[in-house]
Amino acid sequence: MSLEHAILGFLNYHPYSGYDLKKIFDTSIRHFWPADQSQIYRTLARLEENGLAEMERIPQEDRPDRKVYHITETGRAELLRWISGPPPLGEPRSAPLIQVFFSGQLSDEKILAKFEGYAAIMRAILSQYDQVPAQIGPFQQEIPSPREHFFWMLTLENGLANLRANLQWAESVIERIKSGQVPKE
Amino acid sequence: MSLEHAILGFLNYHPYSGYDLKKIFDTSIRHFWPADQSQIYRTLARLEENGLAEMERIPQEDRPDRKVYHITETGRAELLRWISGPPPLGEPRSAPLIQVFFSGQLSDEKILAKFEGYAAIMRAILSQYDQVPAQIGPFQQEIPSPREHFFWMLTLENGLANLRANLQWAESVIERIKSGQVPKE
DNA sequence: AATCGATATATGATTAATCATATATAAACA
DNA sequence: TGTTTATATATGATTAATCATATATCGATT
Repeated sequence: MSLEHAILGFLNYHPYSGYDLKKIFDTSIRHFWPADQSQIYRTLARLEENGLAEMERIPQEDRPDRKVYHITETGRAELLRWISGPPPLGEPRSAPLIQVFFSGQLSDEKILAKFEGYAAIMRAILSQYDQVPAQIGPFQQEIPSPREHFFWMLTLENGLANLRANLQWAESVIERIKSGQVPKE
Repeated sequence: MSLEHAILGFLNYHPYSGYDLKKIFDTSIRHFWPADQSQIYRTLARLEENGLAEMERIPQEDRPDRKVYHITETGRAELLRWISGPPPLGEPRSAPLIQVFFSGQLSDEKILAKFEGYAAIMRAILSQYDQVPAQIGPFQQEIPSPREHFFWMLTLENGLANLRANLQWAESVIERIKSGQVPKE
């Protein structure tokens, strides 16, 4: 359901094709909701079936017609209903924490390497975040009013806050490993 | 794949039935990897098919036989291989952030209510975390050696760190809304 | 000359996870 | 007396998401 509403959110700004939407996703909300190309197309078809969007076929020569989707009044109402509603919390899932849970099986050196690798990944992702705002460029005219831009930045802030929390956690674990605070048995 | 390895991790401590494992999941790693009962049973069957676990049928009267699963040498090797390997990072997914991204559509009052609701949920979950260590009771003899307990606590710490980061983020947004820092258009 | 990337949509196959429901009995509880 | 809880496993149906692949053409690069 989340992808449906994310697409409705963008169609509420402007009519787009599936191809457009894939690029928009990759340059805006990818950091908290990546979307597969095939899933976008299928979801657009479902939105049309359910009367939340309408398709306009734009003929082209030498390549497939563009199918541009417009949000309907029903779609706009559904979008607002959903945004106003309670936060759609999903179950938390972190496969790396499964590794951590069972890491007692490993030697202290391997555990240290594991957490240093984890910290390195967090730092690498953190450094990518700096570049994200620059990527919005291509869509600057269509999407972000100052108000919209504010909320977009809040999602980046949230991602950064979580990354920093994870990095600090990993660093504190590294310190404890180095100072011999991991029980031997 | 993650569930397979989590189950292998527990079977490596001790042989268990699917019924046992469901209770163990719910009192230990539920906060970062919840598992459905039916999925546990199907995954156990697959572990056996693949030679990573062996099933021992324990007859009972008046109720279904227990099917207790023992990890095999292959299973133990696979578990160690996986734990030693790179962190299995998944794509981040946060449906609440989709709401945030499109919240510019709402009035400032509704936005304030939304973030206050979000902060309230974070606080409620935080208070639940205090009780988690008490729930391990029933399995104290079988699972946690001091070393294992240390890593189990690390997963709790990580969950807490992320919750606090999210709560602080929500609180900082609330302050900005109250002090009129949200652009009007 | 051949490959690659951009434009554009589409479908088949598979996986992981969820939800609902089924069977069967005993003990405890209201 | 009837309901719930605990014990124990199992399957069918569905959803969301991923992966692979197909079609078709142009322009740019190697």
